[in-house]
Amino acid sequence: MNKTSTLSTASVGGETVDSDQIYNRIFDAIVDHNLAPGTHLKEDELCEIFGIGRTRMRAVLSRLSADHVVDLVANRGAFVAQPSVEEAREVFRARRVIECHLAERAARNASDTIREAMHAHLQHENHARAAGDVVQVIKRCGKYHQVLADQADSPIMAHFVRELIARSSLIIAVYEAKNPDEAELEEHTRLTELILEGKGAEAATLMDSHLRGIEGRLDFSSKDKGKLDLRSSLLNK
Amino acid sequence: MNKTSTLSTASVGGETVDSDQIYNRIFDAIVDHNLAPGTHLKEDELCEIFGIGRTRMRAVLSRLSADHVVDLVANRGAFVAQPSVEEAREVFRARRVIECHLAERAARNASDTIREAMHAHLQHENHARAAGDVVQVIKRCGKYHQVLADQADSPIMAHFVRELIARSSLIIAVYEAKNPDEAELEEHTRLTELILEGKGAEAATLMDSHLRGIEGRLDFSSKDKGKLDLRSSLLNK
DNA sequence: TAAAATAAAATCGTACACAATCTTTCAAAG
DNA sequence: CTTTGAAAGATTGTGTACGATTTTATTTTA
Repeated sequence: MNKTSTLSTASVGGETVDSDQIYNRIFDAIVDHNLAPGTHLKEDELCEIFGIGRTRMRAVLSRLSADHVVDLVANRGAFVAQPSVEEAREVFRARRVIECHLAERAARNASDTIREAMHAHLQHENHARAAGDVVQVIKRCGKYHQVLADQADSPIMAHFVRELIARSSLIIAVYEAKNPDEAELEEHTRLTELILEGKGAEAATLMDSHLRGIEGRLDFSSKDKGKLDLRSSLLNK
Repeated sequence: MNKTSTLSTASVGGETVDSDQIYNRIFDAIVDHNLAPGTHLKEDELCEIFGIGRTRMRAVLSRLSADHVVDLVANRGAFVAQPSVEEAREVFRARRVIECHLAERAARNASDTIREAMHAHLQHENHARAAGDVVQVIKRCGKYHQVLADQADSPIMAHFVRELIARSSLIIAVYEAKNPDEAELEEHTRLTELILEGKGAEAATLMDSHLRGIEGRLDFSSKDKGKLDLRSSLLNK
């Protein structure tokens, strides 16, 4: 009975490295804006950083590509995705459709489990806000939507939302919002209340305007950002 | 200027094989019920069939896994997915949310392009029905939903729908519908009319009941199906 | 000096070899 | 006859070598 027998665990010479961990590291680094859109993810460099062979790193990059957070270009390699304006609008359109539904659904199923999960998260959000940690606030705001989606008891749509949130994070990185998080926290708090009160229709409406607000604050003008060092972006636990 | 320079084209020894073609071949074989759920997709066997190395076949299987039509099991390999009952319900729930929205949206944007595409497809459907080709009818019915989704001008959601349709096909294979296509064609015709008349709300309602109908006709009792021969399932163009 | 051609370096694409793991077979014991 | 165990076979997991392609650097030429 070997419980460590996952698909992405390798044991070579006594040391074990989990591909899932590497995948999550890179995924999080992108979502958390530690890896700028357009950054060239060179295979050799990543292999050296994580201490694995190219075969496995390639599989990881392939997964990230399926998530649409990384672009694979023939004979040139992997790059952190740079969503176009049309893609940005599409992502938010899809989010409105799915997340409004999930908000309504969560409100219908409002249970103690949901109450706990969402209050716990809001505390984290407010804590980061109180500490003035802007970076942490941005991370938490993105995660709020994931927590909510996970509570709606619809794993497939929650999975879609996960991908859409990640792409949204890239969109925000490219078309930086003017005021990143002004009304954001307040709306999250209000939305949480509506859901816990079982007011599905109102929750859906607020989610819609909330998402439209985020999209509306985007600035669709060309900018370019300096790209960060791979090693320092990825290895700071 | 090499226009054939895609990510998945390899030229080895003069002959070129496209990974995308292989991916589509297997994907279609699964959706078209030429590859039964649970079938073990052995790497060596597939490599011999398509004449490529294991590295590339592995990448193809990885993509199919991301689409949820193939399950990758550690140290055991790839298998055609066998959706659980819960997964089946989830898939149809997600389809209702997304496809109802797309139907409504398509109705709002009803244009000549949509008219042509959908009429062309309905002709194919009816043609297959007239010819008594049951297999072809099933394929066309699945494709109707894809054509509709593609017309709604929402590529991301259309992509989600593509995956959900493929999974639905597997679900139908496992929990075989009692009367596979009785009312199906009629509803497609009626739905098309509503969309072309711009009646969005009614189109969404019909789509909802249509999908509930398909789900309702499923038979959730355990069955097992014999698995087909890989080579003959995949190589008949 | 600028443009074009060429050479060199970097990077990706693929196959393959060998290791790790799982499955099957078959014999021996209970 | 069933169960247990071990060995053989089959299959997947991973690193690495080599070829193909792209990019960068260098030289040549006008």
